Amino acid sequence: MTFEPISRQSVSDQVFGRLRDAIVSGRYAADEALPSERELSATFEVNRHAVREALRRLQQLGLVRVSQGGATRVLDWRATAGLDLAMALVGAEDVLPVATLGRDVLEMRACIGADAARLCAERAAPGARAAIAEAVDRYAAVVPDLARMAEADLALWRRIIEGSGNIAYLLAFNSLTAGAIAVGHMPAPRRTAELLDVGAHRRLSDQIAWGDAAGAQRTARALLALTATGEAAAHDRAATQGEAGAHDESAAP
Amino acid sequence: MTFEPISRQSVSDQVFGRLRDAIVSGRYAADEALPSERELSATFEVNRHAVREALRRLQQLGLVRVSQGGATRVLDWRATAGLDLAMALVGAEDVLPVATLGRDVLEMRACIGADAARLCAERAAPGARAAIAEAVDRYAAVVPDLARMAEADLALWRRIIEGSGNIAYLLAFNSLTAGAIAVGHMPAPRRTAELLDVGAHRRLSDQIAWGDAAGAQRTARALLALTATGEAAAHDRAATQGEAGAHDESAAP
DNA sequence: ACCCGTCAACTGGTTGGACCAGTTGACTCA
DNA sequence: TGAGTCAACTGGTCCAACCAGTTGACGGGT
Repeated sequence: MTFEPISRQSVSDQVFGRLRDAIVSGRYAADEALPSERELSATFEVNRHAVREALRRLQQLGLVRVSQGGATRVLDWRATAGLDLAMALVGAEDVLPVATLGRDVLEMRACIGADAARLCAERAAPGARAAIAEAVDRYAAVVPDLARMAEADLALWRRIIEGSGNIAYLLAFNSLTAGAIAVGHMPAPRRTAELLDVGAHRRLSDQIAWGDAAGAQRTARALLALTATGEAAAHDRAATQGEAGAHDESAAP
Repeated sequence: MTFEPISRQSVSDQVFGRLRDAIVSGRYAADEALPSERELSATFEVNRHAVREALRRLQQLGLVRVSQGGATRVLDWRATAGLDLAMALVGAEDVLPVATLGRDVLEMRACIGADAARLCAERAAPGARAAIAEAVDRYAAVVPDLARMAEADLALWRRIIEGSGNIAYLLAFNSLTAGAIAVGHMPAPRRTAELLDVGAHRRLSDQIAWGDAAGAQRTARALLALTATGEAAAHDRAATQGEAGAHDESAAP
């Protein structure tokens, strides 16, 4: 049992969190006006500057639209927010209106991972291919320890995506892993099937080294589908249960 | 010729932009300390609060790490920034250290679009399928006007991604389109091949309506590859020319 | 000579208040 | 009835002060 560092949230962090949750959970309709900064600062009993800093962050996330003179209005986050919102949703404690977020993240990981493997086999620099082989070795070296394997696996995939030379994939990967939803920090037992398949990992690395784009894509797809489709199936099983959000997948046997 | 609205940048917006560009362009090494808030406010000749608001946005983007008492340090954005950074890079005027961003965005669009089409055919609600058919009709109705076709095409893909039910795809799509790099606002002539293929669009819609997941994926992949691989080829042709950034692709014949 | 506690000089965090600059809508006058 | 006006909002900016952590140099102890 390890202790996690105590998070010291500043005032504006807390205001940010509350407003974010309120918006994402749908408490404000799209295009509805948020209370004025002065009003919010009175409500939260903080200074107006703290509120303003929080609003800036919400603006950066694509959740609100501010205009001098006019009111600050809530945006439809499904239409305007970027992938970083997934990163921010980690801290959201109340039930999200999106029960499928865990599945969705895994699907995206599978999709991007497979294409990155393809591109990597196709055009990665020799150094990048060597780095991938090394990463596989490090992964295989910790083989009994699931937690460390998960960590090494993540590092390996980062190498592969870096090798693909696609910045967009890399940034998306950051978004998905920083919001450690389901992929990293919360490894459902289902993920062990993928994690334990050392042979497939090694094959993938070899195919990339060899330049076999189609093979690497196929291997990566099969490997990632182990977790992604499992999650999708689990979601189908628990479909339309309302409370079964993306957060309590760990209860599975 | 239409006039675009004049952007009224606030002071903190400008500070944000400058710091963002400075960081992304590599003027600060990773883990290097940014000047203190007081110093920055003196340099830019603005109030410290304006600097703070800008720093908050940088923090939200994953570009800096702030800690009370300690200095604000620059992060390695390739390791910590999310996909929203692509959105923010639109405003960056100086040459980016990433010459392939346009190609990368198109590759990601192709990858996600194809998978979304698959999922959409597999599990979209009847209403969503109907909405896609309608979107194709609207697209086909403006067929000679390339600008309006591009707009309708974007709306169609949004419908498809919404139909896939994958929130992560939807958010990523927002990130990619909001940063209108190459995909939307700046349609390279190469894109016309994809845009003009009305038949493929219609076929895609039909396959989704019919529930033909594999077919929809194949059609979408082929359609999106028209632009994506063209861009990749163009990048290969202009490889290692330094100045040939993602911004001036429109000069191609 | 070396180690370690102390403390001043940083850093960011927070507050209050004042004023500027746009937007909005009600209200007035032609 | 219509257009213009203006007061009452909204967010944007600034100043000044103080609180709360971090850092590193300095000096006294061993």
